[in-house]
Amino acid sequence: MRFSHQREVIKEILYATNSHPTADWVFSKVRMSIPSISLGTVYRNLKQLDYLGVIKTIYDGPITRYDWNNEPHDHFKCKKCGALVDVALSDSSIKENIKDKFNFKVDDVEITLIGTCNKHLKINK
Amino acid sequence: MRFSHQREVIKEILYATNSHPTADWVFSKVRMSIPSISLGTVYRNLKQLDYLGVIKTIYDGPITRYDWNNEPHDHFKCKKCGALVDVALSDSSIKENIKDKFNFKVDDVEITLIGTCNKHLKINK
DNA sequence: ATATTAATAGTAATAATTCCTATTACTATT
DNA sequence: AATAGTAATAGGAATTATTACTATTAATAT
Repeated sequence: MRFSHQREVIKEILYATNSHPTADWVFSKVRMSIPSISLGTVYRNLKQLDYLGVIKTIYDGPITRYDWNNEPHDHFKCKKCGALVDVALSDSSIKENIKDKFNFKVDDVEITLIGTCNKHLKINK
Repeated sequence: MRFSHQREVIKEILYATNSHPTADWVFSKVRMSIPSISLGTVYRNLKQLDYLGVIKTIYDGPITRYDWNNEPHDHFKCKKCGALVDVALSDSSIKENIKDKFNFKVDDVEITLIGTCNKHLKINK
């Protein structure tokens, strides 16, 4: 795969946010520095970056998002505001336990916590 | 909400399969008994059945599927054939453990196992 | 039985994503 | 440095999934 300025910019934009943006959001951002870029190029490169393991595609219900954080981690989804936040299950043995419970060959365990984020709580812990 | 023959048939079709069908699959099935039904009716009723808690909408990557099994359970996704299979994490304390680990108010823990299903193994356990 | 009005069929509209093709621009080789 | 080969892009058309709109149909209360 040869060098592409567009792909570099898309990658930089993703790595500069924790907000798990959609393709459209990335598109509007890249346009600021490359006004001529097309949405197809954004989609194509996001797919390639995912294929390269540089980013990770995440499916937030029916919404497709992109995450620079390609380390194994999980997500917390807020029912109220829709925010999707990275979380780390400190005890990774949880996943190993789950893996062992099945006859299937389990490579990965994806966990999403659903709830309400601190923003909506009157009193924080 | 008043009675609708269409909704009843949609419900029966869902309850007769374990395959987590898409709206389109349901549409093609209902057509066999109600040829005049429209796709919009299928979508509307699937949404209502979900709202009533009679079925559950599940997001399998970018694909929206419907599941009659509204009991808490999780899924196994096969990388090879794309099959999505219901699984029960027998030890429900796993989820409680996870809930306790976070400051957020966690209502639910969704777990998806990713791997290869038995169909593709030369020798089964 | 009839009136009321929610639900439907059929179609148009929207949104997200992929596909297609002529043009552009990397890169290896002179 | 110029050129040839070809991968990547821009722009737009096409596709797919889903929702919205509206005239008609049918469930239910009276």
